Amino acid sequence: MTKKGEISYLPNLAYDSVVFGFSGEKLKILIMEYHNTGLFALPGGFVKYDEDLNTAVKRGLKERTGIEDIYLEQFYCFGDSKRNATGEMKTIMEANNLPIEEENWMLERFVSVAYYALINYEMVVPTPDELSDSCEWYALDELPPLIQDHSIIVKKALETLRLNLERKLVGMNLLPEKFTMKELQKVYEAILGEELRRTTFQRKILSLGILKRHEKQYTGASNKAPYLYSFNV
Amino acid sequence: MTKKGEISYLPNLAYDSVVFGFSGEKLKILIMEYHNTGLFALPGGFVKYDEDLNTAVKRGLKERTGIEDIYLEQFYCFGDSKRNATGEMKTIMEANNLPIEEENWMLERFVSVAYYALINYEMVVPTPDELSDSCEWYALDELPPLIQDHSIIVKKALETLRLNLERKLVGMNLLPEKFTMKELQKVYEAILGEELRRTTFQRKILSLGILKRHEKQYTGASNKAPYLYSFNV
DNA sequence: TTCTATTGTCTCATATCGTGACAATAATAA
DNA sequence: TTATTATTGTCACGATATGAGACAATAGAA
Repeated sequence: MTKKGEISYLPNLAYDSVVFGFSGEKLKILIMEYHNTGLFALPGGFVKYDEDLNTAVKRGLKERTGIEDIYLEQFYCFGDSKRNATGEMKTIMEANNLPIEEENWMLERFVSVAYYALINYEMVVPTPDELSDSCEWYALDELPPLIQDHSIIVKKALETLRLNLERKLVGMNLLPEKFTMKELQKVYEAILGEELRRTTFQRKILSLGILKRHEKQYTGASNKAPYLYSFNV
Repeated sequence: MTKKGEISYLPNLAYDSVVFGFSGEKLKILIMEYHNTGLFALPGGFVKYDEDLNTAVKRGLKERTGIEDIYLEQFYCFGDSKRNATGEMKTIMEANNLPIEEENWMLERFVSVAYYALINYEMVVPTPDELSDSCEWYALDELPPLIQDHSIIVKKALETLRLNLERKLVGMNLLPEKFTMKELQKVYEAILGEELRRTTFQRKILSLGILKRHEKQYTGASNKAPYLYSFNV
């Protein structure tokens, strides 16, 4: 049992989260920047001794995003013995004037359980923690270099999201309640990283029978107005 | 850092493994039975302080099966805080005359990373560990009741295996080097839990172009002899 | 030689997917 | 009012994949 401040956490165990949001054009994720270091990392945290792992992740994500009920998928546990022995954490502690004893718990080995989250981009208020001065959206193709094995974690998160795209209701969690067919298609294209054919996509999605059609959306553009849809679940 | 005997392990972290083998008819998994308790569990173990998680699982599985290079897939990390607070471990320790202090490490909370393995049924020599008097194959539909959340782990392992069936070369790891089309079909049927159409299955598998055809297999049966195949990878 | 069970392959109807065409629209311009 | 333009909803056609049955080619036994 490891003491950190007043609370006891499970030792040597952490979680990291890849929080996906969709800006309307690009898929983005939340990245933290640590004070005075130029070091970037995924939002993560620790598990209290009497806390479920899933609960811990939800708790941490609520602090970073302000959202209570977040769609979460655990996708891998990273357990290489040297994965966080890369020196960056020492730099971060120095920059934050934290004491660096040889046995400081933050410098120990950590096994990390990785989750990805899907959230409605507009509903998020990115909030840094004590060690960081920012928590911001970055497009997947414009990520800064990340500490430790976090780039690998992001890569695996995206791979898993792609594999799950057909089996889970991904669009529902990245879009607002009502959306147009084009918006849904943009989400699929951003995740798959390839363009899709409009007619094929529309036919396929509609044939699933999971969409409910609503009123039209008049945007002021001089062309036919698209229908709005919502998920029927 | 937790001392167990002479060696130091990561505290509060374990792994459990669902080892699949194919008997020719049914899908089976390895189950351990603890001394004098009638309690059954998945093979599992702990991670040394300086050991990669994947290495630890390979090491443990080599001890249970005798096989060096095992096909492994990590599929979930089980982290509920009460998952191993079910009292069974205390019974096992009493039956083995181990001291039960209040703070015994075996009774603490454990987060467990679960793996499934695919192995050639015939090559395994199931070997119990110190706490168990057997390590044996059980058909999936004839499993004994398992301790803690191990039944849930098995269920999730099978679900994952089914999902991975099309994307990974599952058959290669459950069958001997050479096999008939019928044997391969039986593997697929055992995993999916449903019967498949012979002609459709054969056409589909052959169209993948991953099989190499060898000589015929004459078994003495009074009918056309099937070809033997091997994976082309 | 005949018979039986199994295997390899083919055919045909059906379903699904890639591709393009086209009419219906919402606002603007004439 | 009437063209114009960009976008959307839907259909049509061929190509490809899948479900389901048919049938000839065996290997051994009767």
